[in-house]
Amino acid sequence: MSRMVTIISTMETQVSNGPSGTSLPNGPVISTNGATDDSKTNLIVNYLPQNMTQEEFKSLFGSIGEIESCKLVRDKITGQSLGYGFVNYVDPNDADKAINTLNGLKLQTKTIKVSYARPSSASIRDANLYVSGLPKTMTQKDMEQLFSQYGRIITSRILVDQVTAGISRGVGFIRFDKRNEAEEAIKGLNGQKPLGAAEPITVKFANNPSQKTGQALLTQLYQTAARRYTGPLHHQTQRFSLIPPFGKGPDPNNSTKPILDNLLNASYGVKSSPSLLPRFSPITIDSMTSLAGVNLTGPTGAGWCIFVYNLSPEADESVLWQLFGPFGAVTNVKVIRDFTTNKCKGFGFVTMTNYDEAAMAIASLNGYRLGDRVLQVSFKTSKQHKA
DNA sequence: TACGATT
Repeated sequence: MSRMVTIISTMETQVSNGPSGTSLPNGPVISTNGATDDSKTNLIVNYLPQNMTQEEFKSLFGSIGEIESCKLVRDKITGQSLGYGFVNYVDPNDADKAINTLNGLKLQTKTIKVSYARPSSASIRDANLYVSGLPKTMTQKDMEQLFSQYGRIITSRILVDQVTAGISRGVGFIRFDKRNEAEEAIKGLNGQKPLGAAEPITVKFANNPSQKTGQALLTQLYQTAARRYTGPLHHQTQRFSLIPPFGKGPDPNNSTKPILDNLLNASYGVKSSPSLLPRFSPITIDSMTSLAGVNLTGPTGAGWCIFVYNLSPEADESVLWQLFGPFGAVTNVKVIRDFTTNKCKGFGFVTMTNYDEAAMAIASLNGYRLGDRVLQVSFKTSKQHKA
């Protein structure tokens, strides 16, 4: 029912860690009691797009290496994604690779976070605090400094005004590693004035976000629908920041307020890198159809297959996720490689669920310069290209 | 230079 309850149930499905372990070369750590130690293979992924499915989630992380198990965490009642999930790889090296290549990946309006999952434990439940009345001048670092005396901070965030983009709302979140640390912080800081502050702050446990009112659910549905139209336009300004090195920016604790966060992220998209907008032109759907050449284009299986040409020999799947993910639901990416050299043969394919998002991705990415190459992007045709 | 499928 509540978000935290779902976390608990999810984490209980993860194999618990044994008291001691033996590291096998290139394999799982087996403890003396037979349990596996997932600490080097099990990842938590935060800030996933609301509409990402379990299948897309698995496809994205499966492109890195063999997955032992993965789970997109959903609300028990509504089935809606809670915006995070777990991936447990077979090989610790793949877990490391996933962090290095997928952390900071921009998918639609979100920047995903990929990190090692903490071991499952009841003591890490309900450790998220809501803080209000903060001085507007207080930064995230300031806030962390204030709270860090009570324990290890996992995430922190100060909410900012959407319009003025950057002005603190005096409200923030602090997630501690342990619930008892959060309790101590409440005792120590609730009703207290930070040094130099005029007003006392309020510190309490954060609400569980899935305890939504009917109205809130309707609002969320509306947001989801609206994003299908406005989202890709916002993405235009973001796509130039997609190219490696992948973003390792601040880590907004946006899991607690998905609706607000969508708005916040959308506004970020609009304001970012306005000078890097150059070559998008609003090609219409009709002209896109002719761009595809013939009527061989169509939803093949589940989605629209896109042909991407002029990839470098070093291109890999993560590049395609980087490029196309911001435009909408991507279900599959594939880099075609030479069987013997394992180098990319210069092209690949991307499958996207929705036509309008696929069309927008093509319109935006065809002609896009990736390194020293200019990509050619179109709907896949069923026959070999002729002249 | 151009449309896979080594799961």
